[in-house]
Amino acid sequence: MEKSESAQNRAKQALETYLHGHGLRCTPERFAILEAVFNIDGNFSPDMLLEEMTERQNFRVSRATVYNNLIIFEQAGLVKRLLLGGSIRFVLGWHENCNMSLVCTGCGKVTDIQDRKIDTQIHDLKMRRFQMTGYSIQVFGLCSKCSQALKRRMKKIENKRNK
Amino acid sequence: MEKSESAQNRAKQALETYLHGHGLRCTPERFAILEAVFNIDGNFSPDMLLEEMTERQNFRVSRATVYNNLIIFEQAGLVKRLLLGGSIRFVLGWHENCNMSLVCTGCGKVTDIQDRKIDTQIHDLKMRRFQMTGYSIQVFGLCSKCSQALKRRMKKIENKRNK
DNA sequence: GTCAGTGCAAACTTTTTGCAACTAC
DNA sequence: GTAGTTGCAAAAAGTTTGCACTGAC
Repeated sequence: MEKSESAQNRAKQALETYLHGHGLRCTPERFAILEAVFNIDGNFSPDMLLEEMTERQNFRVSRATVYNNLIIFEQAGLVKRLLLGGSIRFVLGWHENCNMSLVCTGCGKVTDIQDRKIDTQIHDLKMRRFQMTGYSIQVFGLCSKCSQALKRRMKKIENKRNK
Repeated sequence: MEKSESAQNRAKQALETYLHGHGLRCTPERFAILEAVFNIDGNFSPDMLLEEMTERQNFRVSRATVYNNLIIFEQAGLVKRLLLGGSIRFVLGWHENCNMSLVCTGCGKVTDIQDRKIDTQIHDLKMRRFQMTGYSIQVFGLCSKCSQALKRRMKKIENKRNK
């Protein structure tokens, strides 16, 4: 998903719609948290989100409010909860039609992509004794930045050895 | 994967091989923990594993040892760490060539399956700017037991209504 | 005005750490 | 004998809860 200004606006819209639709209130905290989610690059823990808000955005919220609203955002499909490197992380991701996440094991950045073929294939799986309701695919690897950084580091080591 | 006696023996073998190959020691605790993993049905938390051991198997281990060894088991590919219902759970699963897990959202049981087509498809993905190293697929749904239980429950409600 | 939402601090759960004692090799 | 391992208890990290107060509707 592109993380442009309009994507952020659309997310805001989506949140508003979700809140109204579920009898929940549009509080400034909720929109500030959403903004912080957009300002963080890659994945984050509730604590990191809190830090982003208080230190960089200068918006004070309580820890409990962050936790509460991450659950709401998750149910609204605005963020996803992932297991990354052994601990739970959240990532921005509110495209319902995205079925696959590319997870960079270097920097933790998560990009959602779509692949109709794989989606079809999974829906066509003939699973005896199992009634599917959904699925989630995570592809692990290195993004271009981290991949290049690794190459540079390797080259340096190589050069040192040859001296 | 079938959870027969022989599967357990093979897992034990695999653990032994892994430990030897990595300069780690074969302690009684390690094998007792592996046994407990087999005795638990479905997924478990470190705490549940500890309870299983101390209460049912009557084998005392420290919490720290359970945590340490779950990490080793994970690296050895004997167990998998999953995000289930918002919290981290482990499941037995040591088939390296299994690329997909069926996760029952009713009872938490996890079954690994293979699908060469999907595996090929993912490896063939043309991902610009991303160097894949691995992937993980989780298919959520209801196993036959839970599915039937749900049906029965629904029928009961239906019957009550019609009275 | 009402009640959902918030802040705060305390409680609780989960995981990690440091160190002495132990034991597999 | 020598490390790798364990148990234990304390600390740290992560999450939930209860309650009084606030503010969105």
